[in-house]
Amino acid sequence: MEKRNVTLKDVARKAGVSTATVARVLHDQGYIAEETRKQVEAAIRETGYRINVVAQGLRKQQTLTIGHILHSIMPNPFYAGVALGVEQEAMKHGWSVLMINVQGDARRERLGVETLIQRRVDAILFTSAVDETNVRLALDAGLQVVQVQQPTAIPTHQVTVDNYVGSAAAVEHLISLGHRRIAYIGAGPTYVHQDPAFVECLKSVEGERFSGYRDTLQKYQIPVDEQLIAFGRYYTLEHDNNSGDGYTYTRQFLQLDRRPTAIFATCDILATGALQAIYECSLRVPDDISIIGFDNTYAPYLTPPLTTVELPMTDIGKAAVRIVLEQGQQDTSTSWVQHQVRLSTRLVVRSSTGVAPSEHAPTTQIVPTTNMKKE
Amino acid sequence: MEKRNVTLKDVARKAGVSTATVARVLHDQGYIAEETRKQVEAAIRETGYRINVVAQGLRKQQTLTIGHILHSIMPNPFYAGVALGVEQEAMKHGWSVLMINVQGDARRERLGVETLIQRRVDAILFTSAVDETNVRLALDAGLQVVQVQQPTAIPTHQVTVDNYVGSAAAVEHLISLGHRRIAYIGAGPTYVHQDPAFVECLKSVEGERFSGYRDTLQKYQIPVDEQLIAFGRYYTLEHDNNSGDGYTYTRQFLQLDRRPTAIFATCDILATGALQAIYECSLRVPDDISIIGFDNTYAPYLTPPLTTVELPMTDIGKAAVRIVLEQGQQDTSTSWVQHQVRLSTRLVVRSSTGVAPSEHAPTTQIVPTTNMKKE
DNA sequence: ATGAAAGCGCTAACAA
DNA sequence: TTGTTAGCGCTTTCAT
Repeated sequence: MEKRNVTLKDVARKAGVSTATVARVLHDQGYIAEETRKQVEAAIRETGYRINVVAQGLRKQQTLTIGHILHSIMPNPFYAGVALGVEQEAMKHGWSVLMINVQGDARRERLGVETLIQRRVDAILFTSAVDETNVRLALDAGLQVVQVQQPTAIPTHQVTVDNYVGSAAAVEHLISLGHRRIAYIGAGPTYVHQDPAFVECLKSVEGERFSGYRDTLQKYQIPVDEQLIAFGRYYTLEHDNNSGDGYTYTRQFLQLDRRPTAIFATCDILATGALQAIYECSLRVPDDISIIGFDNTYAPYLTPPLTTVELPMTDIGKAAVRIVLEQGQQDTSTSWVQHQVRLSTRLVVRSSTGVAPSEHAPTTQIVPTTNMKKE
Repeated sequence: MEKRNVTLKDVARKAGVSTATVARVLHDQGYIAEETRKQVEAAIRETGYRINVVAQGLRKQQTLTIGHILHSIMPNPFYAGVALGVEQEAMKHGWSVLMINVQGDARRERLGVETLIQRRVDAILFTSAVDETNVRLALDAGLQVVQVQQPTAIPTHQVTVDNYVGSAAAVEHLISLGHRRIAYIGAGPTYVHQDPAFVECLKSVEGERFSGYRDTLQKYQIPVDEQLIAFGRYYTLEHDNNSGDGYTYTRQFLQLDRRPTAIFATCDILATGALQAIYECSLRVPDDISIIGFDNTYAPYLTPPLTTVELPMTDIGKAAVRIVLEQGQQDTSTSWVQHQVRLSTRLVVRSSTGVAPSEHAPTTQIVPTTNMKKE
């Protein structure tokens, strides 16, 4: 059962040529007599030779491997989407990826970077880096770095999304349906530094989303009501129930004297909680209240199917990989430019948004009959 | 900017010792004078030396890398969960993983195996392999193989879940609530060979789930009604809307003369469609009809929160990795045994299941008012 | 058009 | 207790 792997040398011996010649055939480069090529190809086939990428990597000082550091592919499918894009694009070009889920923990992230350096990856992708020190670490090791979605202050290549425009589009959509009391549930910078699980809710992304909301209201002369704004967490990693703050805040909103006619949640996960709270109160979506989400992760699977702002998750991942590959082909003269890819969002209208209920309908206060959150 | 990586030799020179000595310090093995150790450690620190795992792999003929071939981490979070478990357990022990999403395509799967072989991974995990030929391929290359969740006929190590028991528990739960007309929506073997996207719905897993349903009904002398049984697909990969068959079949069920009082969907994704269909008909869950799912992926995020049969996704992944690691430490004498890890499910009761509506309540036929599936 | 050989960075057997 | 050295399998320069 001990089948030592076939090496170039074995093939060379079988074909009666040198290893150099076999290599030439293998990579189809340099001059090879048609005759010899045939021989070598036969030998390769017969021996079942498979190139040894490890040896190749050592020799060429290039592993054709990308490290991908991200929050976690579970439970937020956004990261899974990006990771999928990264893997598919890499695979397509003969590269591989080592993915590391850091769960918002800076220490794990650091360990991840160290691991990747030791494994001599050619580049590291950070999707929402936790600690900029770690980005620096990668950079100092001489690696290519691309920051995705939520870049730190450290300048590197970046792939981001226009959250501001997406957010504005969401709010405009609601306004166009006649809504004026539009509540906002986001993830707040306040919480960011207290709990590692919040990393993804950092300034830039959530900041843009909130600005888009605020500015759009103002653009239409709608007052920004603090009572209708809440910042919480998307989810926690402790238990796998729906532990985010969408549910709690929505219940609060529903008990307001004049409750909102629409809720904008900056993440589909938050919206899931909102839908649950509303259902408990026996209100209908969108008849009594409209909901709009962000990301288009859970959205298509919710009841009712959720209107949301779609992020091109896999494209984000693919774009990041493409930057890495382009740099590889670059002569060093242009290697100083920082690529800044910015992708746009898309409003996906489904069934959770509808025209605002008429202004004069009495808004009776809702008292939930049951608390459905078990377990 | 061209910082050639520091090597053992550099460290050795700086510390005034041989590379062998540095290696000894590095791995803390063999005899080292306390004095020398200090020197070497200082040199390592000063030079910022980082071990080169690529060279190590070549020399030791062991890469400490696991290849993981799976359907796709999107959109079914089950795979993301398994992949997460795999990565976390591997990382914990200093191993890395190369993950490959094959999207149900046997050709991609084959390419994946070839890639992994060329990269000289020490083991390959198949989570629901598409084509058993590919499993054979890995085996023939002398690699360790673990089949996860949905093993092919090829004997290898396996990590599976007791789907039968889980399914039976789900049905018993419904029966205990007074349900007797319990519909079933599963993924059928009929479809498996027609479309690569169905791979995950192969015989063993879905077979067990269906048997659990059938047997449990019979155990309670409840007739198995073919009108209440449907086989479809979880989802397709073409568009990212909720494209599975849960919605369609549920609408059919709801238009039956005597509609079911409960629906058992063998996958949370199917259940999402069911909930959407029911909402459209303005029925309440669980008051008018109960729903139970499988997997506990989307379940906590649905409205109402879904009762489901939980699969220990990350544990599945971790168990698979542990098998690989154990084999590594094994002397070859016992290396012939095939590990067969079987994990159990857990019924998670949430708010989508309740007592059956009274037998004599009139079941008027439902005519949906709107079709909410846009886009 | 082909071959010889050095060396990528590390480990481990053997020598000292 | 430490050093020397032969590879692991490949690429690539330089000869021929």
